[in-house]
Amino acid sequence: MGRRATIREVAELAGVSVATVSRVINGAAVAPETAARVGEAVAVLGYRPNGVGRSLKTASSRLIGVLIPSLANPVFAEAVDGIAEGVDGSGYSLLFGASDYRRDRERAGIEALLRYRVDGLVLTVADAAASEVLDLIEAVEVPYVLVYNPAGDHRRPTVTVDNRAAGRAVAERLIGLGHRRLGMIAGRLADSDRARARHAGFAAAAAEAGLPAPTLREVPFTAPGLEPVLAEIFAAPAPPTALFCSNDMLAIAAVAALGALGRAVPDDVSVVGFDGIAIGTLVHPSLATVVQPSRELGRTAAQQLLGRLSGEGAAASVILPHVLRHGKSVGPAAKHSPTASPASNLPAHSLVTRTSTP
Amino acid sequence: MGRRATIREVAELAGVSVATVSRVINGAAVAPETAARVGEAVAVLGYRPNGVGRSLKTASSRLIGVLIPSLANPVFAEAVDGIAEGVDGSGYSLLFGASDYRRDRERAGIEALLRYRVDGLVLTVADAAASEVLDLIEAVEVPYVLVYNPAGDHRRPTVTVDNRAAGRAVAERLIGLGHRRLGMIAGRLADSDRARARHAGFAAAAAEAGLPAPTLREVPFTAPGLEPVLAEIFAAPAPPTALFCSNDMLAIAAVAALGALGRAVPDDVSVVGFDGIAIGTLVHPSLATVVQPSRELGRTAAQQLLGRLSGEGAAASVILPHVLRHGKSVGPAAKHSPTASPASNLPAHSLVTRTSTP
DNA sequence: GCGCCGATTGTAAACGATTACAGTGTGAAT
DNA sequence: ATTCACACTGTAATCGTTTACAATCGGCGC
Repeated sequence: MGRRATIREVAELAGVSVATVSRVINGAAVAPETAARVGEAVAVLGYRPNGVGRSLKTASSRLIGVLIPSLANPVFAEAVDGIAEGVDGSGYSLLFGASDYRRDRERAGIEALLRYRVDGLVLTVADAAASEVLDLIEAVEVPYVLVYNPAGDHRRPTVTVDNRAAGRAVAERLIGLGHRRLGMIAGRLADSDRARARHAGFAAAAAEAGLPAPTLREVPFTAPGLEPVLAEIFAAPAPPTALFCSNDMLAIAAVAALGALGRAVPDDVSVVGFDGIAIGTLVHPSLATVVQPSRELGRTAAQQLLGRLSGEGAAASVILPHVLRHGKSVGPAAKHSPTASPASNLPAHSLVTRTSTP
Repeated sequence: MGRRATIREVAELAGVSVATVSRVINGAAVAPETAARVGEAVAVLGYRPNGVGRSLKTASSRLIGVLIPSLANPVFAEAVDGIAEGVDGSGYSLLFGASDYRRDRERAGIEALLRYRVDGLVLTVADAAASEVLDLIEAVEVPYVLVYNPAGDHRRPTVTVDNRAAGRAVAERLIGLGHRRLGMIAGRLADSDRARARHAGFAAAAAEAGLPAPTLREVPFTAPGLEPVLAEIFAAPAPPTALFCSNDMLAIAAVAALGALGRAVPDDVSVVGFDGIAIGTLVHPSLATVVQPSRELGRTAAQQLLGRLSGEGAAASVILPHVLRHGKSVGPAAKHSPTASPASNLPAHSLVTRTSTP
């Protein structure tokens, strides 16, 4: 890395003191003629103020840390794009980290961000209500705003949609179409408070309609083979006729796996996703899902944080509207609900399928 | 932001000098007993070394700048994920910027990254052979590695696939299927050297086969309405029977737009994309495309850069293998090449509604 | 007993900026 | 002429580290 000009060299060349150069750079009052001389020196030397020196003195890094599970899921990529958009023009830059859905990496990522003395953080954590990293962040008093994590009794500022209401809406819609046996698959609930909220709403609506608790299966986030899981679900005596997936990636994989298993979507099974990623409208059949405004979620979170950083009180939680997107992956419950196969046919392991406990 | 303990306070509490604390932190030789006392003080105070102070003194930020067009295209999101993976455990963090495919924002993004004195850069630029920002980066002598940008006569280190050969392979395949009139749509060629390379290979193969030069249409990167563009292409006297799109997002949009125009894919028109984003296998018809190993591209670029930063000579260019993915979006050229508008024969919706084929 | 060595620790000067505070010079008011 | 306000600029301390260099100490060989 080549030596860069320092403020001292600029000062020397312009024949002024470093203080004056600093003032010119930062737009403080200086005589126009002096400013011109300094400007010239800056241009000649290709001087670029050293942000590190500045940060050290001002105790402000002008850095915002971003920590999300993974960029491989478009819903997060879009949010980060939105954060970048929201931060644009503010003079802040984004320091990025991914947790890969793992709590230990979440912790490590935060440690790294804190080392750089980020001025604030935008992040999605496994569980906002019981989060070691959030406790840490609060202990060091770095302002932060959550994205996607549901707003709960924890009084933590978050920008999200109403996950619970959305889960409820999904169930109500399916029930309205005549479905009576509902199922849900989700990433590990222990590591996703949003999936829990979606499930809670979903199950609550089912209960209110007098239906049995929806079958619930948890799968790893980076699901390799969904087929065995689905095979198991549908080998059960009274399999669901509609499946709610805690995110679109899962839903799309589920539709594919169901196809491979010989189940038609939506004729045999309806499938609903969550997130509203762009691809959902392009897959076949098009995916019914809950659309959250991801880019806007990110942008809003960034703006909230920026507001907080410029001293406008605490950042507030914001609930943005979600919308149910109709898609060809849901249909009415089959008139002839596929009767359960004789119990003797069932492989024993099908019994491990768990049901939810609200 | 709460006051954090400094090395001085730790030193005081442990009853040693700051030099000793620094040595403990950085693993230099100190008496075990002293180290223990310091460690305790660190724990008690919750001390976390200030990276800004460290960077200033050591003239190394341990930051790697990443600049890509947009996270909205999964191909870049995946690459960034790969970069994060490649950097993991190295002690470096990622400073992120997006150019939105615009040269001015490219420039602004780089300026911001340089301000933080990044130790190195991984980036995708509009045109590696004639790039103002690369000239700038070279002027300030910050090590960098390009991703996706084709390796050309410019001697700039880049990690990519052989775009030209891939373009050629696409043409050869289409020609092998009997296609004689080829077309291509691409983002603005002036702002994408990779699209140019793909086109060059594509056109070269067509020429060698004695075919007329493929129709070429450029569209904005964030294409809102492809329909008018495609309508125009297919209103021409002898429209192409196969369309090569410079990336998958475009290809997927093209398939949708063609459907809306009453052209069946692949029966009326074959469509091939580029990138191999995951969604391609899920859309209907599944997308034929050139698959590039995006995550690996990113990871490799990061590793190259890291190698360069730890002083192992200059980073080299790396060409990773691409593969042609078969997909249902290409088929043999229609025996009866459709000359007149077939739209009158078929209701448009019959072409877009398909049942799944497991 | 002396000098020297190695191990350990301390002192203080950077790194590149910002910013109180002090200094200078000008013109206007008296 | 003297004073004062004001506009402008300079001096120097400071932010939190790292690290060259110096200092201290106990022990060891002679």
